[in-house]
Amino acid sequence: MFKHQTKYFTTPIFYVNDAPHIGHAYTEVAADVLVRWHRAAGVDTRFLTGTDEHGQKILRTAEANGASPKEWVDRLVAQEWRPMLENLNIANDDFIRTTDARHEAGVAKFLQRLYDKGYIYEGEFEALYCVGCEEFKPKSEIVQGAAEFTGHKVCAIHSKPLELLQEKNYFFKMSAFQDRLLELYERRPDFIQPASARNEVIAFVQQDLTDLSISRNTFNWGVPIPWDESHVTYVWFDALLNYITALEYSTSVVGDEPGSVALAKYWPAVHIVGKDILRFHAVIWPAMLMAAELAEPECVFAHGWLLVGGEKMSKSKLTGIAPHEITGTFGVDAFRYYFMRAINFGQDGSFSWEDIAARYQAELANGFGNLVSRVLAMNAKYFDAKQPESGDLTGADKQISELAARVTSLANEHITKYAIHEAIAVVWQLVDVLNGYITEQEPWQLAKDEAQRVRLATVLATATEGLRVLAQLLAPVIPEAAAKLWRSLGAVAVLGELSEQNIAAAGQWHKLPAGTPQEALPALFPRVEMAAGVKK
RNA sequence: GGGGCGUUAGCUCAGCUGGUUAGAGCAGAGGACUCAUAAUCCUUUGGUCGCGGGUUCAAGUCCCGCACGCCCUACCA
Repeated sequence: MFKHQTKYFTTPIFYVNDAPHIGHAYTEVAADVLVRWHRAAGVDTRFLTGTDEHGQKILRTAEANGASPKEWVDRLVAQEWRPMLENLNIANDDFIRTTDARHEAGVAKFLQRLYDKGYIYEGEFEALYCVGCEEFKPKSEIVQGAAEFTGHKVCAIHSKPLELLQEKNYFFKMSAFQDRLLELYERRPDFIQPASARNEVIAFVQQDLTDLSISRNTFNWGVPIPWDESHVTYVWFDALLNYITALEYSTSVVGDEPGSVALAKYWPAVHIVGKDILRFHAVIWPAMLMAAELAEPECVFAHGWLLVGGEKMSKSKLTGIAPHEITGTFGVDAFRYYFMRAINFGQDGSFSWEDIAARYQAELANGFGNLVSRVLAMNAKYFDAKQPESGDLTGADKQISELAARVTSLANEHITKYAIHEAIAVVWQLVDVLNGYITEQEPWQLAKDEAQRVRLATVLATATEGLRVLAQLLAPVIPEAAAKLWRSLGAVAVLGELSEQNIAAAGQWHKLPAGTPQEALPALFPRVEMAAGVKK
């Protein structure tokens, strides 16, 4: 089921100048769910995220705020980005900053290597440059300015005047890798996922690649080019390298150089990215790795956009939403659950306050939360808050245990294909069926007849085992609620910490010994007054 | 201009290599029950599968064209 011994997941590093919004949070949560699941399946899994801190745009905003660039990025990392990860319960192993010494050393080493191999050359470059985009603009994105910018050429995205830059630049010979890239896409159909993303990339690469300008010399906030310190590295070229510099690339084994084993152990990675930056990850990055004779990524998975009112969420249209707006109302687990469940991972998905409110109530509060409440309440009422001792299983009971096993197997299978939404949907079958099972078995009726004592115990033992399975299977998605449930079931004492459980074996039955004391548990997903959220 | 993706019940979406009366969840309607977060369970209303052709014994599911939406890319200028 999980074939790899090790797994390395990454998300893009955040451009610190941006304000965190639910798009960033979505990427992190998705990667985090995959990571937690793989870890729980016994795979040695590494999870990296971090921040992208170089470039002219950051330099300028720092200056505008009267700070040095380093002071500025330090502040944003500490006040915006790390808190976002903490708030979302992201369990990353590492947090790399492109201003880290280990990163800058790795970038320098990588550049020197490509230079020595002849993949970098000096050239002249003259083009219109947009500071906002951090890039030279293709003609398609250059438009005539309006209003105060009439007569100027402006960027189609930022509507601000472009600057004509003439530079001596260093170029990366990306064009040399066109055939090898196409061969890679052909040989490994899963390299770019989903298939729609793969199609786009192939079409793009078939149209001929141009070499990439990878240095700037008009400002100095960046990683110096090792052989020409009057230049700094282009921010994207710098940023992509974080995926290996975090694995101690600067001291690792490449060719015949001795060093760290982190790279050898974890590389190549599964890159989870938004589809807007797919090309950087599926074209430029593999070409860079080929040039350096490093393995290409295991996979580049492009997820979709969050649509608000049918349009891509954006700050400029005031549809940008900060994660804490949602977590503040519904909680972190609900945030994680909602985006993972409601959106097909890999496709665009609609977000609305009405939708999250409806799903919170129907699925988390009434479905799962209430299931937990009713089972624990009956255990407390009829069995003194202890795990009941199961008698012989009837057909109905066996259906539950069999479903638990089947659901465990299917969910794990879906995760290996990164189909997070499918995995959750499958697990949720157990939630729904358990609610039906309890209603049909009517334990409250059994309780009225002393002769049915064993049957009552069997029903509640079965339902409680079901909760135990759910705690394990849902732990990657809703870690806080799952941990509370695990503790409440008394499972910590008899089975150990939830994080130590093997998720691939969650479906095994009769794990909770009879008599295990349980603890009362307040509602996991209490009803939320929607008014405030819906009006928003 | 070239290309990609999408268009299925009020809403959000499933429908793999074409094959029984097109599905789910939510919302709506009716009923049952009381362990539980006025929760749960059962039943049920609801669709010309964007439009028009074609292939086939048979098409939501393949082919062609068109419309609309989003995206990538190019160019005229």
